[in-house]
Amino acid sequence: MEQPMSQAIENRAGPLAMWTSSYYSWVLRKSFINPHIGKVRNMLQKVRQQWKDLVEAQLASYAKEVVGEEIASTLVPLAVQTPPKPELGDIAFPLFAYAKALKVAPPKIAADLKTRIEGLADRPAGELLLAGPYLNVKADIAALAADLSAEIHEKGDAFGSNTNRAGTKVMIEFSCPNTNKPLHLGHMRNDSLGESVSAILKANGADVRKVNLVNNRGVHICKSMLAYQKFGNGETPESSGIKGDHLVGKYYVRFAQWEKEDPTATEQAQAMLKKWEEGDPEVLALWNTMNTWTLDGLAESYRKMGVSFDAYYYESNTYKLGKDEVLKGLEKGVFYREADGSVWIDLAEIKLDRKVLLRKDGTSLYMTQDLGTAVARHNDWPFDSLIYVVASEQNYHFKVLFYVLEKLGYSWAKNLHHLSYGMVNLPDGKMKSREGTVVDADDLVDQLTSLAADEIRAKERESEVGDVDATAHAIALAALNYYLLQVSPTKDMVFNPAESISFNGNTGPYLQYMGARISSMLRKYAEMETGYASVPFDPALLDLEDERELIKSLAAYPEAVAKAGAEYDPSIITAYLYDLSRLFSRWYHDNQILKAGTPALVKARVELSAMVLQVLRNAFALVGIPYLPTM
RNA sequence: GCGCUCGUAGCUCAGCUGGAUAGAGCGCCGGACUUCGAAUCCGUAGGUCGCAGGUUCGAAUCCUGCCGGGCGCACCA
Repeated sequence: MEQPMSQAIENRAGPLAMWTSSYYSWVLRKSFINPHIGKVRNMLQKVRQQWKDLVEAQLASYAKEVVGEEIASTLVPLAVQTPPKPELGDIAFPLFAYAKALKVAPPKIAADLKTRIEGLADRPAGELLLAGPYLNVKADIAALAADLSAEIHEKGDAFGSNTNRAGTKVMIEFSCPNTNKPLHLGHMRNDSLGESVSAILKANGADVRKVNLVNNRGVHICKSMLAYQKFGNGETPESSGIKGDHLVGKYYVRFAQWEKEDPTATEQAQAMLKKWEEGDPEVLALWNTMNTWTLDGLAESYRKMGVSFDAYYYESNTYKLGKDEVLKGLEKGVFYREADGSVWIDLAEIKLDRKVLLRKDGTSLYMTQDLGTAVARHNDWPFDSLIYVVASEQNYHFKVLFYVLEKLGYSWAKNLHHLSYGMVNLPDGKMKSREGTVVDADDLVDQLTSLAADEIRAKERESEVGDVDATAHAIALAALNYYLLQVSPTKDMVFNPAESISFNGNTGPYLQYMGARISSMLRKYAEMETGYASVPFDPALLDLEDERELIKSLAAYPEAVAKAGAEYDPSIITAYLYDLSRLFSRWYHDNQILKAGTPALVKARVELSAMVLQVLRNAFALVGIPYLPTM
């Protein structure tokens, strides 16, 4: 049966489109959350906790008074929430849940608690507000701002980082390209996720090792080799001026054409694979040459995309691995052998059928290789956990892989995680190589870079920006990474080319622009007459509603980092960034900073702006947005 | 068929360990640049949160069923 190119064997970035996560990965994700999370509290959480403890204690004694006996232990724990609108306060305690037990209407409970707490001599700074069935607290933001300022100055680039995963070694596998064609949009989501999650885990204290598993062998690789042999006429990247990966990709496509004319094409490719496995010098030489072309091309693409790895693994070295593991399992009795010699595992325990682990001729399969590769990697670098960034169509594969490793008795098997992500579709549907709708990674970056350069020229900012190309490239990366990371990983997403090239609205360049504006303003401040150095920072002056919101948002950044780390989800950071930027943008638009009324006010607002810039930069680093002082 | 997964405004997405009128961006319409960068800001219109039940004082959020989309169910990778 004819196999369309789009369904040909694909690498781990998935076919041209990729999919979505499963209950399984959810379970793993949950179980994988580091137990230390929760011990580290940021300032905002501290304030919330203080108030919660206080309100909870008062609620208990109030309940005792009303009911006439001790019932605190029967009450549901107090919920802490954030009011939907700033004017309602900063912390909210809904009291619905206590109406039944106390036989008192929630608004009255709220009012009574307010009176009690206000009667206390010793209570945290802040103001209590009544809002129907809610008891709300308007926190002491000035104190928060003072703490925040001190901490951001002290920690700088490290502000927001935590030690949740300190002392743990995390290996993360991503990208995993085939060496028969260039990178496309599907890889880009994979690469963005891999890079971002790596940065996020580092910010959570982990020792991270990024690895790439290059799929450089197999019948699909032989296809491009064969087509090149037949139609290549000795063409090289140098002679043709075509980037190596694109040149090899050209022959992969050429094979597909030829295959339609010559029904023996696939057979010939298989024969070539056999020769490769036998070590045929001529085949190996061609394989080496073409692989080098592709790998050189891919290296350039990675550089262009800001992607890098600490180690490369090649399937040509690993494809035979795993056989020993399967035989070990057979001895242990966790696997069984069929009459024909093939080895299987029974998956009834995880409510699946059964899976073959070794062919009847004793050779390895995809699963076998992955078993061996995991063990080999743990020997290379004894990780505490290993994350596979692989499209969700392989959910089943990883579910089985992790189960098998656990059955083999590896203690680290329970810390394997499949970071499963959904496919990237185009507005018209899936990308299909046959229909030429594949979005090429190099083209996309180049196109975005050139559009950004046009924009810089249109705004006549060339001289201020200096290196237009470098700046345009940084803008392109921001646009791409942000676009790809703002969607929750598990979901399929639509890549709209027209939208992706927009630099306005909820985009990476918008965020960069906020950074550039603050940076520009701070440069002006530095040039202003001296004298501000002696003006003390008075956080009490930051009492506008927008300022309170900004301060709370800044204080919430460490929480976002911890959550993104616990859930392997960069979209938490992108959402945070947009929220912070929008707050800043509005405040900046409505208020003067450098020309504020008094030196003390200038100082306070400059300080707030500087804090925003620092946090923006820290968050940028986690989601692949280059910081630009000017753009 | 079985399994997994997704279904929120015209489009792209947030919100989902249950809570106060469901939020953004794009697009539409209308405002704001002699003033710290307008790649900006503000406003109007636009929603039976796929449908139906259930649990609950309270459901976009949890449970069940159904409908619709995607993916997977190879001795391929």
